[in-house]
Amino acid sequence: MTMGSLAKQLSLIVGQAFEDAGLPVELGDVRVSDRPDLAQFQCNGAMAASKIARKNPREIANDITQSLAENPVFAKLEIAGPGFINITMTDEYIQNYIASTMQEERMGVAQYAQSNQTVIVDYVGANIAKAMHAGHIRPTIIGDCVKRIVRFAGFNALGDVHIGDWGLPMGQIISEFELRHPEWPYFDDDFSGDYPKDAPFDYADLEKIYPEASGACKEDEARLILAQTATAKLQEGHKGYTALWKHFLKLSKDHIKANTDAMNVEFEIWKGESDVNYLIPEIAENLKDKSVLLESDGAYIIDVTDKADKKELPPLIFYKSNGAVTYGTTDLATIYDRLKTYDNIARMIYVVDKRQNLHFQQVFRASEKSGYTKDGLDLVHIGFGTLNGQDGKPFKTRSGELPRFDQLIQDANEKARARIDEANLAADLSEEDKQDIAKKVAMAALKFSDLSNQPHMDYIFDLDRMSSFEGKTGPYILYQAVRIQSLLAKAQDITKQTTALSINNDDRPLALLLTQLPDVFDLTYRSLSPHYLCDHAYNLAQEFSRFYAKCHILSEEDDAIRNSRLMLCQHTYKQLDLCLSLLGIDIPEKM
RNA sequence: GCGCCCUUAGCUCAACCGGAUAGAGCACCUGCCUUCUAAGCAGGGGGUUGCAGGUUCGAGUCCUGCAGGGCGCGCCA
Repeated sequence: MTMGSLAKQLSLIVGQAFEDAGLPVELGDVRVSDRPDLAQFQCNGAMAASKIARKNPREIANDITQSLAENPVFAKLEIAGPGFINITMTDEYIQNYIASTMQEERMGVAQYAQSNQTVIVDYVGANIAKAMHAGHIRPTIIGDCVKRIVRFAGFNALGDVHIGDWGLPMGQIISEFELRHPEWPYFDDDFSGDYPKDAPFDYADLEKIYPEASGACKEDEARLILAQTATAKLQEGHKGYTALWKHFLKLSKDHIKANTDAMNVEFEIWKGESDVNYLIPEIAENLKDKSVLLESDGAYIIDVTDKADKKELPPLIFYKSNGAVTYGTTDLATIYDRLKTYDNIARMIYVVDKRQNLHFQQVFRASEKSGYTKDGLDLVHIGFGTLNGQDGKPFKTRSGELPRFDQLIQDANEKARARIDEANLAADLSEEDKQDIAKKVAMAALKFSDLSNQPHMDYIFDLDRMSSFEGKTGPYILYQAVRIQSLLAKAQDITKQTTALSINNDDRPLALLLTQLPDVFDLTYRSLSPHYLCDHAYNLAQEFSRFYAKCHILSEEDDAIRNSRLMLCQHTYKQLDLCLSLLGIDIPEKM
């Protein structure tokens, strides 16, 4: 049984007072004060109540505070302005709250899942034969973080890399190889032996040939038809093409895995669009029977409009007129496949560029029409913002080359590595340890700078800012965490008395911050916006740093005070560690 | 043409169901390493929240209109 945040507990108490006064309970909602100089918490319900009760809000506030005044948990209750109820708690109450919640594994954070529900998070969206670039950073970071948040909320969260391995680009590459190497067995329809085990090309060849093939198709319609035909033949199961395509798949998966590994991002599911190909005919039959799938201009479509719509929604194209499928088809089939494969799926969350919003509306609508969502399946698209250049305009793949994903990570690592020498703090460590620290610091910088903005906002690509170490950054938070670790390690030799926490003016702000975690997580989970969590971690780090600068901890002579402060350090570390782990950030031992 | 998103300090961004004096970081200025890690701390300057109306006791937040920017709209993914 979790206790909820301190503000939630107060809401119960104050809500009761409102109810006793014949007013709605919700009006007793208590939140952290906007004016910490005046109070710790505030309740704004009296203003809203004045309409219902037809009474002066200050009068209502007065009634409420009078009935609350008997409760010894309140150190101070004041009415301000038009009717704000300002609340300050006794230190004892805060201490008790911290003592009881901080011992818990979840530190007061609620469980959100009911029995064993599964949530699939679909992110990264890398494609075959296209090197991962700067544009993949966001979905990788956000998707991984969302998965961790959903998992901590209590769900069985599974990440699906969902590779783009089945569309026209496949036909473009296949036809390009066929033009260049017609002698390869993949193109000999009479070939009956075993195709080569290893690809006659490597990943570098592949990522070079794709843009060339794609470019050729743009210029020459006949060339495009070749590619389209090859795509359709692959999707129909052409043996040689399939063997060739498997080489692309293998090389591309290795590439993607190397990149995501470098970011410490994992996937439970390594599927792609192609994995549902075998299901498409049965889905098509089924949907035709239900009159969901309709013939139109030689293609087969699903009409996804609804009478209540105010805008036009184009249909989802299931089969193109040449018989090939689209990514709408495979996305729909993937939902079908997942529902068959996993029990008790509550949600699928797609972390994909917001420009795909219309596409997901179509797919989600088509799922409804197909009856896939009737058991309460919740389909969500987290559309993250566009990557812009320093001029504020979108980075364009054609003209300006996007920086490569691996290059970016390497640059960030090198920058962090240089900083270690500069700071001269880890001089006694081995080169290997320094590399490890650099990697953690670099990841903290990249991830935190990305996650601390709202996902849907466009953002400007600026490596210097993304990998800076000072101020509101990941490394700053790591630094505070490392300082606490260092303190706690030294403290072990000193004493291990169990003393009660006793807070005072110097550490009260830190203690109060610790009580906010359940609400911060709640907000983060409900909005699936990690930036609230980032904010909290930063506030904790900053508040700790103030406390650290102001107070003696190990050097404090009074045992009771020293132990209390050490305990606060311990709680702070535990909470920072949780927040950072939810953000996908590891804490080094030194820095 | 239709639809979606954005506009907050010089720059990059926050602001939970509408709450009090709109907050951070960077950059700039001033202090602080003889207490435990200065990747730090304390302090300062910097705002008509794009514009105009409206709703409300109260609007950066909700509604309407306008301006500027971005994006998307049947067989690319």
